[in-house]
Amino acid sequence: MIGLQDVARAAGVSPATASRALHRPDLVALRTRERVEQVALELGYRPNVLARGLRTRGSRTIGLIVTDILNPFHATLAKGVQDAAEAQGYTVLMFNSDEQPDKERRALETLHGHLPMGLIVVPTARTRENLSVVAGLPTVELDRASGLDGAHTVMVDNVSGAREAVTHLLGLGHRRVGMIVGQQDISTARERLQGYREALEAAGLPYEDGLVLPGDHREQGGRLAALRLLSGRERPTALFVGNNEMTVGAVLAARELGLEIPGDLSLVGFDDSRWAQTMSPALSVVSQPTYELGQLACQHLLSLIAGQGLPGSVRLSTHMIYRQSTAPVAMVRA
Amino acid sequence: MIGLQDVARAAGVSPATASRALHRPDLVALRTRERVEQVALELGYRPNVLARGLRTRGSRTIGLIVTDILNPFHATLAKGVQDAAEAQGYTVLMFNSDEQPDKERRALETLHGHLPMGLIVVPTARTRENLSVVAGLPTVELDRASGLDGAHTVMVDNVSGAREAVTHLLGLGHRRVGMIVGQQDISTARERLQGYREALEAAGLPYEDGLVLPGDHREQGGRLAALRLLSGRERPTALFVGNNEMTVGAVLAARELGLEIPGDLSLVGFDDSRWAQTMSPALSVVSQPTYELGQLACQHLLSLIAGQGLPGSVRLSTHMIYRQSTAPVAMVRA
DNA sequence: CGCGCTGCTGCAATCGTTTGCAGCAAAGGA
DNA sequence: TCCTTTGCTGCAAACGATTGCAGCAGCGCG
Repeated sequence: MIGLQDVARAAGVSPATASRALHRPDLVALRTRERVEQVALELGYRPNVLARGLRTRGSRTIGLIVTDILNPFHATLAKGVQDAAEAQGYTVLMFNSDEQPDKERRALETLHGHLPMGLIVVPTARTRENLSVVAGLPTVELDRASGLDGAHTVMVDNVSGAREAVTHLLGLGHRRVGMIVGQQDISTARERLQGYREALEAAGLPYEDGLVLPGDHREQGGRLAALRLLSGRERPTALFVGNNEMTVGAVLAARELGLEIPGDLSLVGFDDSRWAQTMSPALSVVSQPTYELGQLACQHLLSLIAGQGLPGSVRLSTHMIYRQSTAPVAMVRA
Repeated sequence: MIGLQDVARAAGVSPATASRALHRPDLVALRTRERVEQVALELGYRPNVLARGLRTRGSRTIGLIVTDILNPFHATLAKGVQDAAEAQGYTVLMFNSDEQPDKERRALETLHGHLPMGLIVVPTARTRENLSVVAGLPTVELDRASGLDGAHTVMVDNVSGAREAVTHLLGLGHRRVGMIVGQQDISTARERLQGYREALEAAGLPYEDGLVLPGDHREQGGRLAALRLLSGRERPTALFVGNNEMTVGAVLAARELGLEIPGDLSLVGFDDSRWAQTMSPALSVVSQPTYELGQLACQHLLSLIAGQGLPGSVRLSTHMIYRQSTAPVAMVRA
């Protein structure tokens, strides 16, 4: 490892001057500075982030905790965050909570030891408590809100996204519209349910408990919920599913039951994806500006770190993509 | 931040003893050790990784560079690596090269400053040169080989995987079997092409240049190559595609040209995925033990770090999954 | 010529841990 | 009783960078 010492010696200056030459250019004579820069380049000097971080208590590192990197939605968030961070010379330490609060806590503890300058987290059900591990650290919550007040959040307008999807289904004449909803301790799940209710209400339809079944955010949960919902006596003619993984499960369930989409069942999912586009019929979805969400969260965090007061929360809007998985209800019974 | 100093003071010992109490238990009296541990727990002491890393030149951190985190294959590799690393108390610093050699180089430079103890890399075309940035660092190459000799690699048996796929197509009576192949400066692409040739040869068929078109590993490249290949006068009746993203492109191209799968065209892809399962007809693929690949690479690296000499390279085998995208050739012209 | 100022540089302390070395007390052996 | 060994602990020096402070030229001005 070639250190600042070596550069200094080779340039015939003290380490102090070498250090200043490299990142406080105004404090050092032009000639000296050029010599140091030259030597540093030749020797391939790379500052030791550990030493620097130790001294300055700032490592140009930020933490990122997502709940499931295997979910393309989260992978895309992560890419957005990483690209934005790299553009500003920050390194990101990424962790997976797998939706488990204690994995999240362990990640926070590990992260804490790395003295990061900030944190971006997709909250789990216990994030509010867990965040005490890194108390005082600039933090941005991504995609969901932990409920901590004063928190900075970057999210999507889930209520109106869901409302739009359900309104679309109602507009096609469907009267029995089911929903598979995520766990209610997650803010997105609550908000999407809220959008569902608002759409019903606007159409003057009553909210029926039996039409709304909870899933666990994963494929299996979606499949089981859909099986139950669709094999009842009076099954819904349309279904709105509250997240991407559960939507896969719902599609699988429909196939198992021999239901044609959209002939026997209209389906809308939340969040677009590769498979939603390639399956047939292609799936209508509420799509999210996922990559931008990640980017924005990172930019938000970085300006927070820089000490600039920013608005506490950002909402991006979704937009419906109409494909072939929905059809007028009239055709169903025909 | 609560440091070792604080723990030491609260326990009435020197920092030196506190340090030893926590991770060299044999060197300190039982009573002292218990007291220190107790206090450390109460105060919520977390060692400062930066300081420790600085002192010991070992940060319990490893680097991971994948070429595209948005590709579920790589996301799965990453998860495998992370889980294995976490199980042994290591933190992983992840980077994206986006298949670009200079992004890879920058990642390596950044990584180098963090004094990692090892590196897992999915090589690009220039990895052999780039690795000089971290010369001397224990390194495992994942999924592909950079060509560096003496390198440790964890890969899949691409040749036999491809051979099996093509043999399957030939067994269905296809005589004009096309292939969309990756860039030849990537080892997996070369090996899969090799498997294709071996299968043809075993069947006594000649290798035709015109049936093999290169793609760029991404959806667009696959689509363009497939369009060209499938709109020729004597189009192939079966197609083997050398990676997952390009396979999406091939499916899209077939749809654009109005070709039915498997009626007009039999299709086999390399690497399984969510959309391959849900599209219809479901896609036959050569599937890889992706997660295990990542895990293994990490375990391999960790034992390398621990100084245990291990065999230089590991090959896991693939297996074919037969779904509905292939059919006997007889039916095509019928 | 002397004084103060400006512009540049170096000294040395510091960040939080780890670790070689030495000190010291208790225990054991002669 | 005295010496050696053993077992535990603390002192202080690292690791590599940053930075407050002070020193030292050279310059302009009176």
